Amino acid sequence: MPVRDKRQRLVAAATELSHRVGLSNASLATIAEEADVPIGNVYYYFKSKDELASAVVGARREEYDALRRRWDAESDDPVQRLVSFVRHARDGADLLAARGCPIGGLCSDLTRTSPDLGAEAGEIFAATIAWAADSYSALGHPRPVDAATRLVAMTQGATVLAHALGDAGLLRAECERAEVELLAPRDGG
Amino acid sequence: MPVRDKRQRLVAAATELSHRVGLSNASLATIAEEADVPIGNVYYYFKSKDELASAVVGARREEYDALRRRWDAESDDPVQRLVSFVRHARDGADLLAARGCPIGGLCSDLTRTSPDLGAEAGEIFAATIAWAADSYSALGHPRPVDAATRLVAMTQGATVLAHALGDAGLLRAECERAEVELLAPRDGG
DNA sequence: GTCTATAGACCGATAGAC
DNA sequence: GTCTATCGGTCTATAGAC
Repeated sequence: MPVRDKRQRLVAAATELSHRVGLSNASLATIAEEADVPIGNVYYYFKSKDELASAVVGARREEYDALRRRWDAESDDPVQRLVSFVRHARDGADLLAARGCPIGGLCSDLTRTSPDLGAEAGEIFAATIAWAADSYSALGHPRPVDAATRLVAMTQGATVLAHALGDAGLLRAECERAEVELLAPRDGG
Repeated sequence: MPVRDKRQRLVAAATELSHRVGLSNASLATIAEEADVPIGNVYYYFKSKDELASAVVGARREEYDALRRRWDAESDDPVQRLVSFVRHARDGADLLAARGCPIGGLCSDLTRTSPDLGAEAGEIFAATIAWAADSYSALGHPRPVDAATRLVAMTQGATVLAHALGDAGLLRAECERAEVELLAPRDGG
């Protein structure tokens, strides 16, 4: 299906550019060029830039859904699943420090131009928190949602600082500390 | 000095708009209108938009420098100073949830268009971490910079999530938890 | 110092030939 | 389905009247 292929390439290019320069800074011309699709042809696949943005959010959501399914498949142990989440941020620290979090960036970018799309992107965080809360719940944590929120907030905050300071080591250090804490928890952690 | 006044109004308007819609989404026309300064007059005070952006970074830096000086003046107790920092985020939770962190937004926005300005904005975070580290150091914390980084990362991460999920309560809850932890620390906290 | 007019480039989006 | 040509609008920045 050549149609699907071009559409897919456009979404992939827009997704990549949304991370590198932000969606509002990425023109349709640049996206089309990066996707190797004729410039004016974009409007055959998407009737507006917002519709392309919505496809980008969908692609990111599916990407992170797949990641969580993989972590679930790799281990039944709730602690190991949470460790997989933290290690993913650790392993991507260089890119995250260079460009920031792709989801966080998408949320703040889209919220400014289209509240609906911003909320749509926010659901990726909501799904991640809900997933982590399941693991904390299985561990018998008294407030699983709070603990999950804290874990996701930690990776987000460290990513923001690593990005702002251009210091991937900061993010790696925080992830490693979180991993240690997950493996040897104290009360209330 | 009417000159200083207009220049100051332009910087104030640009600073406010950088928080509300992002600096790259704020046109010079909009900024001038918000500052009640004739549109084309902007270039008398700033020779480029980047120079105006640099003034915005300077204004934010001075704003947060003044905040820390106030917290230092209000108490000699290191714990109380750190609590002041956390309470400031808690008190501004509604605005932070609606628009995100002004510094974090400035950093990610400017880094994308001008790495130099992005690094300049990043120094605001660096100064905040250094300030918090002084308090942790006074408390005899074994790794004051790590602890300070963690505290700032916590507020940033909670702000990102509160903004993405449109949930100011999330940020307030995290700040209150952090305050409790500051007032009744455990080992390694 | 102040302001208008506008250049020159780029944007999202559309019309219509093929 | 595919692609070109282009419209109307907005952007940063400049030239120059007052």
